[in-house]
Amino acid sequence: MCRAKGSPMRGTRVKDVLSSPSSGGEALVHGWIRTARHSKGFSFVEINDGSTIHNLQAVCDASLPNYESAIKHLGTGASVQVAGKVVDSPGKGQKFELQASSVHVYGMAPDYPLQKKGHTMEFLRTIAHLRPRSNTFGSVLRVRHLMAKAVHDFFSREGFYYLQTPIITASDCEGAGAMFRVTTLPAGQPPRDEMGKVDFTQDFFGKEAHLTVSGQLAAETAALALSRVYTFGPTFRAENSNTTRHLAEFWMVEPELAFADLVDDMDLAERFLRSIFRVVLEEGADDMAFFAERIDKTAVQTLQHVVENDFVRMTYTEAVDILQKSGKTFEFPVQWGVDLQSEHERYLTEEHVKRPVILTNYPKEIKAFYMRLNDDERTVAAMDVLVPRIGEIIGGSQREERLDVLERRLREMGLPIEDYQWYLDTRRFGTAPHAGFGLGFERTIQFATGLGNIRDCIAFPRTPGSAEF
RNA sequence: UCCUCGGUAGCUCAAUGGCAGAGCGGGCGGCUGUUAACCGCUAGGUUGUAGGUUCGAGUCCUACCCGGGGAGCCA
Repeated sequence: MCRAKGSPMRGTRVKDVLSSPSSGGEALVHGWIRTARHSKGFSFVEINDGSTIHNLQAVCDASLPNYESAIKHLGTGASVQVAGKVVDSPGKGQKFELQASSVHVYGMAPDYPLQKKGHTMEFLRTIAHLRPRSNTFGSVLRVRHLMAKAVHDFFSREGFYYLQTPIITASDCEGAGAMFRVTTLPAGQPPRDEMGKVDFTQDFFGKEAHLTVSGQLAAETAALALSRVYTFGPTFRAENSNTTRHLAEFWMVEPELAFADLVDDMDLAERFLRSIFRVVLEEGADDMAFFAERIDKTAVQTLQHVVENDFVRMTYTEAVDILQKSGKTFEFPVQWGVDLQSEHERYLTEEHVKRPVILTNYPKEIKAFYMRLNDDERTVAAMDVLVPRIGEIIGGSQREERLDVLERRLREMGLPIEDYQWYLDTRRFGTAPHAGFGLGFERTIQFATGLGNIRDCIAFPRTPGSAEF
């Protein structure tokens, strides 16, 4: 059947029907049945189309022509089109319902694996192709969208330009962990050089290539031209990490701003997080209420608390002091110079300050080469935003803009300076103080929703040993 | 990668070394306003895999596979 150009999208979204100002209108809705209750003379069929967590209850009378042949047999998972009148519901639990005048069944769902009862998140992961139809995952996907939109809105408002950095990188200078190789060489018998090593000059890019672990270095080059840029894209880590907080493929937001120092960076990070959480609370209220009801009772109040209160800022040195004087016995003792363990971060955020905390000025030995060396020559202008339960969701720094210091730091850390010439050029030609940070997008979703496992914060999670679907 | 817990029906889980079960879901029937509807009937199993101990193994032992949680690493 061919429709005229410019004719309206078929039907009304469930969300719009449920938020109608009044009953009385006609509506045509499409969706999937979440639950059906059949009585002798009629059926209640609850329809969800993903536009909201809520279902629209359609009342289907036995006088409908396909009642005996189809409607009576409808169960969870079936897809339908229902036309009817929007009426005030005499029952409890919903304001409006749809008095069906016609029901078209697109597809039945025999042996549908999703039940109307609760499923474990572990089981839902095994049917990742169907879990968008679950309440929890529908809410995750809607909140994820809201947050992505909020990211772009925030930076656009703040004068940042959205930059797309490469996913394939042929330089090995990103140095942020194990990388996935990208190659077209035959896996079994790759060409070898005289030394017997794989000859990457014959590979697709003429050299060894990998998937990006960060867009930061590329973002710096653009920030030193457009002043304020941000990236938002997929990022890959080949670490064998099996935790509730790690993915092999995740999304990262990386703003980079010129003529800025560490305080500007922290101010931006705090403003940014509070802004996107405010959007989730306001525009995702229904989904957040669901998370509070089913996933984490404190989900909404936690976010409100974050939105309404300033983050606590302290230096690494102060944090070490607090931990040492805490009276707590940690599995790993704290001493100045070592990186903080999970238990330390959790004590700081969950017990000591009970809200997000920004730690600054870490020892240079435990941070990356590009972070600006402080005047004490022992610490760098780094900042990590730690939140309760998750730990680090943002890592950032003021960047080292002084050419001589940057070259010295590269040498100290044993990195091949010749590979960084293009990066050093940004300091040779009109260098400028600048700063930036990276936000783990899924970790942020995990924090906002209260979900226990980051694998439930992305549609198709990739983890060691698992790339299904 | 290490530590730890687990794997029984489609799902969630019971079962002292001695007949493999329940609830939900599915199917069939009943019920004129349900809300994870309710009532009755019914089908549904290579107890993760491979060995071993034992008269007898879902249960004990060994190895492996898969999953959860914690740690490391990090965002």
